[in-house]
Amino acid sequence: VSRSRPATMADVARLAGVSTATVSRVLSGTRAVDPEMAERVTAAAVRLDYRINLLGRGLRLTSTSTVGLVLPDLRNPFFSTLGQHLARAFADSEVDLLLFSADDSLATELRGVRSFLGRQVDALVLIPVHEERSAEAVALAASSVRTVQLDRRVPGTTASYVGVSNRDGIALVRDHLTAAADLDAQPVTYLGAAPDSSSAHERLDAVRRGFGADLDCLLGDFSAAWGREAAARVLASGATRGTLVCAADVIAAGAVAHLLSAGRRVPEDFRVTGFDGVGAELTHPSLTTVRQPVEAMAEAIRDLVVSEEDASARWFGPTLVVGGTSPA
Amino acid sequence: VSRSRPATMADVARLAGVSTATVSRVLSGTRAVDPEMAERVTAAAVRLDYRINLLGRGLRLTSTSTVGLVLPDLRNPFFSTLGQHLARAFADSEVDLLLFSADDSLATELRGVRSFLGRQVDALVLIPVHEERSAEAVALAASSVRTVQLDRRVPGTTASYVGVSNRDGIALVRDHLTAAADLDAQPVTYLGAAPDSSSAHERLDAVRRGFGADLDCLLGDFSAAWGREAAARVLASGATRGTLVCAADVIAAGAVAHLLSAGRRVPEDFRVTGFDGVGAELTHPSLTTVRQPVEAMAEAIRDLVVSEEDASARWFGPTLVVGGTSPA
DNA sequence: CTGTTAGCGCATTCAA
DNA sequence: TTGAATGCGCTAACAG
Repeated sequence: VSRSRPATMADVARLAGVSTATVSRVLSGTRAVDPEMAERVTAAAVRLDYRINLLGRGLRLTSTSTVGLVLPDLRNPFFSTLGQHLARAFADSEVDLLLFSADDSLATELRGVRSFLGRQVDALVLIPVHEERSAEAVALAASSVRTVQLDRRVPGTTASYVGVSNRDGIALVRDHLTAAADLDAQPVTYLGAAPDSSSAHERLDAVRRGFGADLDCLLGDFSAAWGREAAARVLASGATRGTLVCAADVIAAGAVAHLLSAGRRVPEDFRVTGFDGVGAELTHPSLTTVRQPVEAMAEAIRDLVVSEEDASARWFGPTLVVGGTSPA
Repeated sequence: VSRSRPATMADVARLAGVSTATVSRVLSGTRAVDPEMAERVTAAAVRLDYRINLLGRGLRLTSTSTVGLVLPDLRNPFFSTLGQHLARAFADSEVDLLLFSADDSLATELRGVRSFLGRQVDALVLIPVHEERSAEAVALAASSVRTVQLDRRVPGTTASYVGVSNRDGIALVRDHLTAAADLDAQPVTYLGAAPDSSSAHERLDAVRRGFGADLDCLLGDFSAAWGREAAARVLASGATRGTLVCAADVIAAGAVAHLLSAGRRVPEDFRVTGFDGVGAELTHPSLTTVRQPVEAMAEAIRDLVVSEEDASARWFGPTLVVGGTSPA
């Protein structure tokens, strides 16, 4: 492993017997160059194992052809799925997508935004950690570069937004459940997340609107552990049957797992629904859930990022996926 | 949203009435500065909303205080868990961890390595896509910066490696299964992944050594969909009972889901074991699995990255987690 | 303790 | 078409 000083354009120019300007033109292909010279330059570049220094390039140009994505937590399968689709959406383009995990911390999120801004990214995609307290990070980003909020948003910012209509998603769940059976016989409990993020907030509002303001709501976080605990609380209250509307698939999966381990039947005793549409194939019974069109959302982000348009908000329509945790 | 030209150190220096060198010293805190001047500088920086340009800084210095992580696929929960723990391990340090998803493509993986190298990262962490065909990417990385392979490795490269002992992990599974019951009555099938990655390769070798070379092996990929299909094939062969040793938790979860949907009992008819130790709380019965010490592995990576030591390989010891998919 | 100077690597003027 | 010169923003030597 030889770690000698990396070759620069000046080295290549010297070996090829040309100027650095010519090397730059050959390697970037921006301008016509004499074929014979071009040949000499590329040969010299290969021989010296030349690799461009993007710091120098980025410093000289305005653009770095880079987009940063700051997300709250990679372990949340919905976020990692979003990240994966976004990466794929950018795979064919010239721009590199770089990711940074905020580890569910506001301070780390802000650090990630600062880091990307310092690296002169062309655009920033943010899944804000908190509906209100991420305002500083979002505002900072939006004041410097094209910024798009994904899935979650901070109200009052000028940044664009791409997400799903949570109200429509919950309505799909409600219509499905009411069509299939009598909700009075299987009373509804909402297993949600504390309204720290806009998605948790909107889903909570939507279930209150859709199922009645006096709906039983248990609020925790987006995790399977919370799903298990919430289901345990439902059973502890004495319920022997019911309908558990969950704010996320991970919550629903945890809830189902606990119900089954407690000897309850799903969907006979308890019906359960999820939200997001990720990882439905992992469990049995498979989850009835609201699928978000993540691929289309990722492409919308990509288009928004390269466009020159003003900030805009776009809500995608979710679809219902009927699984084995609710009556067919 | 004012997008005027960002302030530079020269702007701050002008407003504060000092030289750029003083601004640099104040803002980076590298040298003692007259308190009164420092005050003027910070005030000017705040007033101009100054933010450092890391491209200029990185170009001037040798180091960028950045580590890149290139991983094959974010949707694989083991990789995203690894990424999350790595992010957390770096959260307290001065260096930023940036992620890049190769989308399971060799070309994209190489692009990610090139991109990070061009950005002058101080170190690179790689989870190679392919045991042989990622050799170019790993070699390129290792020839330029401190490089650590994680979880998967490419034999013959000089880069360091951090992973788990797959042989020990499979041995834990075998000992557990043989201690609990008669394997002849519940014949073993291995639901594995094609040996494209070192982890898939090593686990396949380990089960052949541990359970006999004539063991039935079904090889696909690391996905729940494959787990479902493989379980379907086992049932199609006429088996009514058996032991399914899986190469990953996602495979095991898919297999269990299919078995249950086909009316088989787990663990009475079929026992199932996983590998990795991620997402065991998502399913019922909970998975019996081999847990990888991801937190310790992430810290080892961090220490390896900042150290000046030569390349080294480190295998961590896995532990068995007994769940509900195998006899207690 | 502070300012001046120089240069990291690159792409683009401007002249030839 | 090509080369020489310039400057992107920053920090480190050096001299004061």
